[in-house]
Amino acid sequence: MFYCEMTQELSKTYEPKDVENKWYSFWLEKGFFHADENSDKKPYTIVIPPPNITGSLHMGHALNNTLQDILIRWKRMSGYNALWMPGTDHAGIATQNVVEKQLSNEGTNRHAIGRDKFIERVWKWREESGGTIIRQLKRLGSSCDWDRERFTMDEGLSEAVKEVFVRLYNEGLIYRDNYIINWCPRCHTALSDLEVDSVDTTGALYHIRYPIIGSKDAVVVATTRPETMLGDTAVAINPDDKRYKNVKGKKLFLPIANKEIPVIEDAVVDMEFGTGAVKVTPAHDPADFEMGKRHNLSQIVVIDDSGNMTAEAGGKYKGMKREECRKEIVKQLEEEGYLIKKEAHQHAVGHCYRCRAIVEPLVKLQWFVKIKPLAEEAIKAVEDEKIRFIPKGWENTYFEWMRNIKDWCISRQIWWGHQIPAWYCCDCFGDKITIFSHDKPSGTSYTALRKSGKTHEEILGSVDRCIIDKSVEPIVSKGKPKCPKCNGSNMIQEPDVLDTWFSSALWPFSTLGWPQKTKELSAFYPTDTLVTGFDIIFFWVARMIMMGLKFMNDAPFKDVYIHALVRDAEGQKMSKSKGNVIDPLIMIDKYGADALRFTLSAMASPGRDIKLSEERIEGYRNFCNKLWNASRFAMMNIDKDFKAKTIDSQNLFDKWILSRLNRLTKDTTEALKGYRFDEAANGVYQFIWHEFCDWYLELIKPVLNKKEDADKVAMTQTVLIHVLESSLRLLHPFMPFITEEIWQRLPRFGEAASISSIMTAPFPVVGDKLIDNRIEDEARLLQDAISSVRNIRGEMNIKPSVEIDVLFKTADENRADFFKEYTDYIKFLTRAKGVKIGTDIEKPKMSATGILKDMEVYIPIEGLVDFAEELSRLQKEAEKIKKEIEFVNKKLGNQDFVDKAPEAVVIKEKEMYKEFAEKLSKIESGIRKIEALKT
RNA sequence: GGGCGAUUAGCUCAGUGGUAGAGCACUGCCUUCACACGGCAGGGGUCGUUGGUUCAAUCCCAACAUCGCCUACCA
Repeated sequence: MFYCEMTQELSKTYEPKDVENKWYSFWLEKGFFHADENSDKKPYTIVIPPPNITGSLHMGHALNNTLQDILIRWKRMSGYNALWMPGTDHAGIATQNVVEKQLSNEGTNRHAIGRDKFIERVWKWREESGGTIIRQLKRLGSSCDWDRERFTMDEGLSEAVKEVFVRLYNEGLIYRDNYIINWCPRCHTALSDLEVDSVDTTGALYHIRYPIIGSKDAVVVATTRPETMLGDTAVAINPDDKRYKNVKGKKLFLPIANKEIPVIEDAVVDMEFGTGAVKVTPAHDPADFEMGKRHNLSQIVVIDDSGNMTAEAGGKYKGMKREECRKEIVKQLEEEGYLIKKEAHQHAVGHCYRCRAIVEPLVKLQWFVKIKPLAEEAIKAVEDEKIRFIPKGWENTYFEWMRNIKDWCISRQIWWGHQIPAWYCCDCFGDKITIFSHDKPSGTSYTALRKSGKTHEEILGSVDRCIIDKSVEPIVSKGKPKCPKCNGSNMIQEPDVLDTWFSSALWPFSTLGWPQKTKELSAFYPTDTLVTGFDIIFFWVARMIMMGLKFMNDAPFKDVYIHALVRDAEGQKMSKSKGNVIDPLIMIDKYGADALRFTLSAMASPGRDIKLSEERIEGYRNFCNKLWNASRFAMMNIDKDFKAKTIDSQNLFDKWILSRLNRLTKDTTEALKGYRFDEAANGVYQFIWHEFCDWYLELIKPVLNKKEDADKVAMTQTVLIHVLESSLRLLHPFMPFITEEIWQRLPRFGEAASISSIMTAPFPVVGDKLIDNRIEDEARLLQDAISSVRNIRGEMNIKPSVEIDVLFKTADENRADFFKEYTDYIKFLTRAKGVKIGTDIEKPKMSATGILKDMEVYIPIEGLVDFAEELSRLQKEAEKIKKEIEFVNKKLGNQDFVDKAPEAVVIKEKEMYKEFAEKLSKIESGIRKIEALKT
């Protein structure tokens, strides 16, 4: 065999850089990531939360994808047909903004180049830059089925979008209406409620006098947005508000605008807030919009699409920015004596989640999904536990939102995205279709343009934006239809595109080929687990559930694992502007992907954010190195012609490590089943470092060095390799690279001989018979004895180079015989020159004493240390024991405890008392002996 | 305003109705033939505060405090 020669080449430290690319390419070449839709194996599917093509890998992605990869690799090794479906999201607004910025740098803009050219530019950008995050996911080791990679703007996925839109429309679940929506005056598009970030802001509450017509009195309204008063059409009071009893039915004078508005009564008005009187601006406030509808108020639009004041706002203010207008209005109110006061006021201000501009509520004709019927099913699916949230607490968040859900505004006034498959007949409704072209931004009706001699195609070619009146009937169809009225084909397609989340809502089935009836779909849908952050439960998870239930008649996944947010070491959200970002790619370069992955999984305890620090990653890099060196040791100690034996070792420590390994296998599997990535990772870490390395490797050194018993050596080597190899397989989902690197160098026997990669090797299965409590207890006795000797050495500063004698006095012969068997081990691990064991051991006059259960340890210290040191050590020990005795005594002295506590607990306490008491008396006798010697 | 979560060793976090655990950091000793990205040993906590339930509370309950997050038509 050749691996022993290779061993010589193993460097003393693990170098991830050399290893990671090599194995990732190997896995790809072998097609190990690919899931076969024709496989008979049980499927296990995860769809990736598609990252934005504009994005680059941050720690959140790193965590999210590490966890998915752990699940997928674990399931794949466990014999499942594991599919991890990857892809990216076209991120409408974000991507459009990126490309628009590019154009702006080139001194042009999308309106100048036109819609078609612009879309071409976006695709071009996508070809060049959209793959960044995918490459980065590969660096992390993600074992996605890249052959199946999808993009939300793919042809197939676009087909799914159209299909869904048409079907929802035909069922009346999509409609087009005028409604007050969130408008971003910078992106120039509508946003859904979710796409608005509320930011707590200290603003001002202005108290303004609105004089009562025919009276000297006035009603004082309180508002944070005085500039909207130009669009006021009423003042509302609560019908129960006694303060305003006398103004009911009166008219008020609206300052500046110089007109009369009515007082209306509406129960929604909060008497406690402000003055209890609210100015009502139906065109610019969601609450006022609703009120306006209830009271038949007109909508006066005073703010335009760019956030500037309109002509309706009045001559002086026309064209002014809304912020500037506010200042001017306040100034004028002050001058004219209408401003009563201005007070500081905390309130939430909506910002565009893509560009941070302050959102303006505007009334616009938009497309909506009637969401209640879909939400009801989605709520039921979680209530009926068809879908499980982990941790369970998130179900409440989900229910809360779903039960108060409002219709979803799905139309966006941008160009990059799925254009809504709705059409309008230009021949029937040409006069109600207003075309805005780049060179004629004021807008002309379609009919007028035709009359001016332009052809239909010429008009469509010049459209920059258009307004289609609400009265124009849309024809919703996947392809361009003919007009059912006039049979004409001069159609104009709805210019708006769909919310990006509309297409990502279909991701679990659209990526598998829906609406085609594909093999993939029947093989892999419904998927098993969705792994994501809580920040997109509403955006994405809830909507996937609704769409999955609606179109597949089945929930899109069974488990939703919600992981934490990754923050910096101070608990701050990582952001570029704060400069506290820990870049996962830099960490991978520095410490290796395995170290980063392991850090994230070990810290992924449920329900708590991860405060990441670089030291932590360094620590797990050290773990990689530890594993590396343990493996080097193993390989150095294997014969060139090593042949594995059948494992039936009679050696205590072999049996011990096998028992521990199997316990670990059981615990790790349980932890993974429960999505306890932290417990799984920590368990493997603990085992490899503190049991396998600290104890087992040390314990077998005396065996391996004693070459005479070849059978024994071969058995130990077999166990050694077996345990190492199994540990590697347990660890592989967490640390794919280093485990493969080591695994490939190990001699393989049995079934493993024919397997070409650890990632296709079976995940260890627990052998319950090998878990042996008695063996573990026996090993523990020896370990405790060895630790006790080492403790004395350490405490008394006996240097490792000084060889000592160790004496064990046991309570009975059995124990003595048992210990005698392991003299060599004890010698080696305590660096002793002689070990004596027996029931009749006399304590040497000048010796240090260690007290164990049913056993005492003596180390002659004559000439090594002075008595004072040993005396103070024993006294310290005695103090400790006394405290414990006091504690137990208090309990046992309590009659209620003895009467009411379970018997087993009482017995345990009594035994403890006995043990402590014995220990104390031994220590005290030791103290007396030393004191006697001193005098 | 409503909801949720957190508060445990210097730091970051596990955890359990029956005398508190890990990693890092810290202290001492050690260049012992896998590993100084290491070994051995050690120090360190009235488990946020106050009540209650219980034989027993860090854990269950209630209030409070501090911090964080989500959500909302307080204009």
